[in-house]
Amino acid sequence: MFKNMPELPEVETIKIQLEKFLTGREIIGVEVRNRKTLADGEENLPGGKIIGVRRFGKVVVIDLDNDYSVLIHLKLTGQLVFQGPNLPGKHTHVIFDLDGGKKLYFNDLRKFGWIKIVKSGDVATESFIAKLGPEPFKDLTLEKFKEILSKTNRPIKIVLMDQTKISGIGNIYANEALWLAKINPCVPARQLDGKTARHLYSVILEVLKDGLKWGGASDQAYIQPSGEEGKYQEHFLVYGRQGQICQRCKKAKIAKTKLGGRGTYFCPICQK
DNA sequence: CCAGCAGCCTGTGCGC
DNA sequence: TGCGCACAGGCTGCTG
Repeated sequence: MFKNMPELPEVETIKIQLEKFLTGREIIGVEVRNRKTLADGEENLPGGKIIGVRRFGKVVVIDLDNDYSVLIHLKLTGQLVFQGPNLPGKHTHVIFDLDGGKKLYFNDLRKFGWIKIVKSGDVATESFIAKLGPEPFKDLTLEKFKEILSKTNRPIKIVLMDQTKISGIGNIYANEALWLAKINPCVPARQLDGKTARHLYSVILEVLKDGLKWGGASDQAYIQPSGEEGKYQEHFLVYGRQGQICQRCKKAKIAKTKLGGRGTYFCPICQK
């Protein structure tokens, strides 16, 4: 199953590695094999020297010295691989040719991911990035978090995954955080009391940090630019564990339901 | 304002 | 063994 998608820890891992591999390198040329990958259908990508890599939520930004930046969203199955073996492959849609014969491959089985070129000065106001909510570890303070929850009656899990409310959390980490905090995914956000919200806040930072520590979660879709797999999937406590006994109460079986169209896993006893 | 859902896409895993 | 089909899911855009 290709069920995992790059979320904050995965994209941060990608960002850190790309920074190391790409900074200072020249983009000699770009081969576009699937034009639909380019969000605006740009034909000529603007070469230049790579001066840095940034991350906004789940978006990777590669900054060039010619005042252009390359925005990349991997969505569900996108990969950025530096110098991989057996590449390009069937799912390689864009190839960045770098100096020294090096290459950066953009692969995406489901073709949901996109690449967009904008002026570096316009990155912050680009439509997707401008709408992103506060970033965990940066501007998402506990106060801000409580304020976000207090303003809506939508299920807490939907709110956590809403990129305009908080950026970077996807289905895996939302499920894991709610299990750790013993909160039912369907509870309206506004109903969480101060203590519970505070607990959830610290648990969110904890799971994201943990994901990053293990280099992200790999199923088959996600791999790091180095070609390595993440290891976080070996540490899932609730995600994908439907039918298995809850690790905490040792009584209930993990249930699976759908919330906002997404697979939702929880312990019916622990998460009231 | 919000909720719900189709659409995008393709490998997987089920039923028959 | 193989065919057909439902399913997964981040995000957009449409409708109610």
